[in-house]
Amino acid sequence: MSENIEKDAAPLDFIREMIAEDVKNGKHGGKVITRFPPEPNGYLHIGHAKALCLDFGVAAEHGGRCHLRMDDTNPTKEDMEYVESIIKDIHWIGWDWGEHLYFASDYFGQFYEYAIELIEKGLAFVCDLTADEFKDTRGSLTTPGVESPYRNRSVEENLDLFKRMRDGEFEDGAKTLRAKIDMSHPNIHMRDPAIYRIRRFNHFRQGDKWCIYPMYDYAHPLEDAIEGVTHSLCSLEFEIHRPLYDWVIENVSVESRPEQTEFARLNLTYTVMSKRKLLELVKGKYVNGWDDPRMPTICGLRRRGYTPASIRNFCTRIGMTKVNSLTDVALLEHCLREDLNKTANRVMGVMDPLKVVIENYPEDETDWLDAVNNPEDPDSGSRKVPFTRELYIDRSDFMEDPPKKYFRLSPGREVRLRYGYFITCNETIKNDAGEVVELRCSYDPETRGGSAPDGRKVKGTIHWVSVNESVKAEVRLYDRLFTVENPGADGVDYLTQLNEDSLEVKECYVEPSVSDSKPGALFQFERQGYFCVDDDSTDELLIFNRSVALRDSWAKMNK
RNA sequence: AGUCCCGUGGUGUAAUGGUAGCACAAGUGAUUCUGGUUCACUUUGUCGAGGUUCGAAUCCUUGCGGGACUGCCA
Repeated sequence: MSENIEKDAAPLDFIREMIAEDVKNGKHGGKVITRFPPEPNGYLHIGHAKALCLDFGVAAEHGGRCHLRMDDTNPTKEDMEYVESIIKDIHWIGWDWGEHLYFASDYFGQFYEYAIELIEKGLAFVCDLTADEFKDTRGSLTTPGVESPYRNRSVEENLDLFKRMRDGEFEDGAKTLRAKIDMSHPNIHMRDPAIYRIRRFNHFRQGDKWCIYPMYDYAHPLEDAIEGVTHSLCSLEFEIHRPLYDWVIENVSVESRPEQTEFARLNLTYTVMSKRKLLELVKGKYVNGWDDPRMPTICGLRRRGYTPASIRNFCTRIGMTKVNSLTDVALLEHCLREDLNKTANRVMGVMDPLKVVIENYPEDETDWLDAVNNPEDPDSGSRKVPFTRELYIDRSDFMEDPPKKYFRLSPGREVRLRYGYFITCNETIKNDAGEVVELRCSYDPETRGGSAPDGRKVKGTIHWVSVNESVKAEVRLYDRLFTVENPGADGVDYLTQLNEDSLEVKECYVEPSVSDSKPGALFQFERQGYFCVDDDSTDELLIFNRSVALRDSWAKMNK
């Protein structure tokens, strides 16, 4: 793993530069401790990959460490299923946190003690305002807020009330603990924000131990401080929360001084990245679970044939800035093609079969021909492909009336069957409807293996399988998840678009060697222009990576 | 409207006062037993206006544009 990660070493971005500077200056004792803090309320997606590759990557680059921390402070949305998936997906991408797996909920006791400290310092108070009243008195973006009538309760009263909040004496929402800062602060988050709310809900790890739960703005800086995190990296929307983050660190007796730095989150063209919307797709059964290959989740990408290396590489190439950007999904696909071209074994397959009969080839003979597994990897070896009198080729590889620059089979023309023989089309057989249903061809026995001793060349090389010796496989064709112009925008009807044509089931014929493949094995289908993966969850089925199709120049020529 | 953040080819990013570079995308050509890969080449950019300076993408002023913030979510 370390080899790969070294290979992926990211260029210097503003965060890496800042951290390098801190290390140089001996800030935080010259240490780099980061954390990746997902809330376990959904599966990780490619956007999380960007964040976690930074968190784990930058720590590794400085010999520091990165903690995996479940930010489980809101019991109503969280679940162990998500915890497990997060752990699995990060490991799969190739990062490890050693023993440093933490849960924010394990700090609930400490959070409580620190809250008491704030109350004792006169920096927090119990407020009886309802949510609506709170909202009404908070002011607006342009007008200051009004101080709560409960703001000046005595320390003793606050202490007593807060204890009784914890002991379950009050109803949900009846009271909050608020930080006492400044109701006229231009930053709304500093206007006496709530730091504890009463919420009776069974926490997936703490059960009913607590009925009060800390808010993110209060809990997060403490989590970082407790763990000794030096650099707390998060996305841009938390930028405006930073003054509160710093306020908590300054006013509570924690030793470490973590610092928050923000970067822009990933947006991808055609891709819905919102956890809320992805959850909607799963719950509404628009997709077959979080790992549906149409999902931009890590596990969805995995089933779609994405490799860990390709995802890490993508994350280093998109860079790290504070600019709101929209990255072309073509870059992600490029990163995968780049990896797969080097590593994926090739195999021949026919999606839309057209029968070819080699008239001068004996009926009961089978010739096992050598085929190279991966021309770009000398160590990948070779396999045997059966050649018989009756073959299938792809319908798109034959044209009765070929336009100029069509290199493949047509009446009277000679082409190469890859790793096989040169064949010439002598006759087309049609059905009553006038459709071509069979080709009568002849082969040149001298061209076994695919080259002619007389040195003559053919323009086209096509793929083929034996009628009798091939394997029939069901194939699911997946499109990109969404083809919406502005997937991030509200009101975009992405659900309908998903149902229309993002999934197509077909049958195809493939070489017999495919049936020996292991689930999860990756192939590049010869000449077909697709990568595919042997699905590890549905046995025997193949998924084609339509979105990772090799460039289809022929289709473009016809446009 | 207020506070904060951000503006570099079509897209994503380098250049931290000194030749605007890289990648993706697009295009042209060559090679090729995958119309893939590979290789070569080409097109396209510093948001506008002032200022400081020998010199500005970079510093200053200002305009314009984009984003975040008005959960007892994270």
